[in-house]
Amino acid sequence: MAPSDKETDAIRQIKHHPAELDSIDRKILGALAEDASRSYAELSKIVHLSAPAVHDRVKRLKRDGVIKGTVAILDGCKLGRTLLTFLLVDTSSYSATRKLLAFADRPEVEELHTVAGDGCVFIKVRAANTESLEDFLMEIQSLEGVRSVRSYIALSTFLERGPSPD
Amino acid sequence: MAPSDKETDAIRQIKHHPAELDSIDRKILGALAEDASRSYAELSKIVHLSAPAVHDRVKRLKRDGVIKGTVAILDGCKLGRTLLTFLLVDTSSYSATRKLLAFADRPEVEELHTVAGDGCVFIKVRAANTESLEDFLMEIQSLEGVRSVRSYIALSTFLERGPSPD
DNA sequence: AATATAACCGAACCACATTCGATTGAAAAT
DNA sequence: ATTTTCAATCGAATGTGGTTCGGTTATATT
Repeated sequence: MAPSDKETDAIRQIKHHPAELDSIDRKILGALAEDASRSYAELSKIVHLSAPAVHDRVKRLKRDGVIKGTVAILDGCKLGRTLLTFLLVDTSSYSATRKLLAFADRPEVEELHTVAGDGCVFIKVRAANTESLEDFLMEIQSLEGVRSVRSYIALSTFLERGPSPD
Repeated sequence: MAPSDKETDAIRQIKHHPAELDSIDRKILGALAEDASRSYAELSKIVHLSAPAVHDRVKRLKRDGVIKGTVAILDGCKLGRTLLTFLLVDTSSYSATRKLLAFADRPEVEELHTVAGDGCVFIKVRAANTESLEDFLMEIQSLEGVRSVRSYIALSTFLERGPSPD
């Protein structure tokens, strides 16, 4: 094996394992991100390929982690969660931030990120009603090291989805 | 049919059609919200019911709209979207708000809500990089009637999911 | 030119979703 | 109290669709 082959192999590893997505892959991803219950027969019509070919591609996309999984989307209101709110929590210490991260296992919390900017932690909360939101807010505000909490209550939702391949 | 029967029928319509969720329903919903690819056999073990019984319940939950659908979750980074940002846009007119709602069909926009509080429109954006975010921001800031845009760039994401039945 | 590899196809297979008929239990009507 | 009705469940049978397989083509490499 010539020395240059080592380089080609390395490139192949990088080029092959991490997903290089062509337009067909993106079409499949878009279709499944919209509705994961579509059959391979249906997908095969969209991309003009056979069902096994689509199957191979989906398998590869899952193996490479481009498709992280499939989930059922539930109706928050029908579950009794009528109030969507975004919280921007300004913390003064790292220990306070850490305490906030523990709120990730609350059922009403849907997203939790640390952010740059004047707020430190960003939380998406879907509470049952204003009362339970108030309870939640009180709990956060009473934490040691929490400077301020700004709440943005959602009035209407026009779009809510995951990452798109387009 | 006695006059009182009309009332019972009305009550039945309300009690039966809109979902009244028992603990088994919630377990099923939780399992599917986490991983919608679970088989009915698997679900039947979780809730100690037969597969057809679980099937009936899932069918009912879909019919009632508690389960809105199933979607594939994609990896934003592997799609080339590395920068998650939350925007709070303060508008001075309704026409400006309407113009912002049109951004719902941009591929990098994942959520779009109107909110109460000082900001008017809330946008979750997953852009390829800082450059494309800047382009996006410029476009919004240059809209007639947009007073200010506050950006919160996500550093780390600790939780990101949909409504939970718990 | 020869070889290896990846992507694709049609056909066969098999697992799982779905349907069916029967049974139970609980509530409503007589 | 007895009968009727209805919803929920089950085991067994069915059928669609996911999955595997062997063979073919096209491309890239030696």
